[in-house]
Amino acid sequence: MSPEMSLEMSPEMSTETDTLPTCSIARALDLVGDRWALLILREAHRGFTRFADFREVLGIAPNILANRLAALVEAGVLEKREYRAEGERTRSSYHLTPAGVDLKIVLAALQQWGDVHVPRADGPTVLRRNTRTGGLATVGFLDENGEPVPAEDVAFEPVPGGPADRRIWR
Amino acid sequence: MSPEMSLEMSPEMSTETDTLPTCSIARALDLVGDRWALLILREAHRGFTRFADFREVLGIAPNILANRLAALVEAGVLEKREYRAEGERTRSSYHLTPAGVDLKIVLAALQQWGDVHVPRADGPTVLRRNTRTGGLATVGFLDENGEPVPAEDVAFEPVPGGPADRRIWR
DNA sequence: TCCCCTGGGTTGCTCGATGCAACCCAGAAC
DNA sequence: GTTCTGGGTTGCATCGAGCAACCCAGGGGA
Repeated sequence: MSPEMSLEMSPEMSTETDTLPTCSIARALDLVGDRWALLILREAHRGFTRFADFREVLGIAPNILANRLAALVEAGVLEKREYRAEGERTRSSYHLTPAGVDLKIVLAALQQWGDVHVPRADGPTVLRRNTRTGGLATVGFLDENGEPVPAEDVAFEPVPGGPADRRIWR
Repeated sequence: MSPEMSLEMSPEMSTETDTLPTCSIARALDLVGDRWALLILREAHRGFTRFADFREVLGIAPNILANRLAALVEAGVLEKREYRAEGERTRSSYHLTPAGVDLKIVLAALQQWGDVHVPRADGPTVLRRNTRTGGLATVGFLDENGEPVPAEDVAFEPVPGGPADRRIWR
């Protein structure tokens, strides 16, 4: 969540602020908003780093995978590294950047929603574990003091005088 | 977050549990995982309900909008209602179901990520306001007691004996 | 030396989805 | 009975996903 993360923004993306979508949800979706991108990032959070692993576990076509990985690297959420196992040649691997790590909460929120609203009969297959206490974690709203806030008390509020008032703003 | 929400699941979706993707993130993405769906839902959370409003504010082609709205109704996150303003004929409107309302936390998490990692020079345009206290709300992890949990302490953990072990599970 | 294996891709083709433009239809107002 | 407005449908061009096949580099074994 560090503000200096913006240094990792995609370099070809214009620095002119008004060429970006006004809504931060739209900007986020421009980078990670397709099905494969989020599934790849889910696997990255599970610890996968190699092309062949992503391909096997997701059943994704190699050209699509190459395309998505390159886009995610460009978006600054994955980092391509070379590695070499002993007696092997150098290979490529893909690791989460801090921006990618910060997507954990987005994935967790989606997962929590899916578990509740599109359940399987055999229950959740992946849990969100608090590794410090051993308990389970949920995604929720917090106020400035770290106190939980009921979702129904939270409203999206356009900044007064901002551009989010009744025009095409995507 | 009520469990009886599963009654609102898409009726054409098979009840056979093994035809659904194993991962709840994938199941969630099957319903709301394309760019337009999430942007439509964002507008629904801002209070928009009418076809023409969605169309105008998003700049979306009408056939795509009709397609997406129908899919979201079928997915159980929007509900189509007829309404009639006085002196007008009946019209259609689209309202969030409880499942749709529960997506607020997903949209908020995406928005928060976008504000941090793809910022605009003029700052956020939409805030998450705690309507009870007037403060701002953030999205975070909570433990069973409602205490905040640092994101780095939360890990995705496959259920032991579950299907999430090293095969194609999408 | 030659061949094979493995990881990490690229190339070609097909086909469904997306986007735009144009058109349609119902009912109320004039 | 014509117009206006909301809520769509239809036709066509294009784009991207998916699958299959192929490629290429380096290391290991015969």
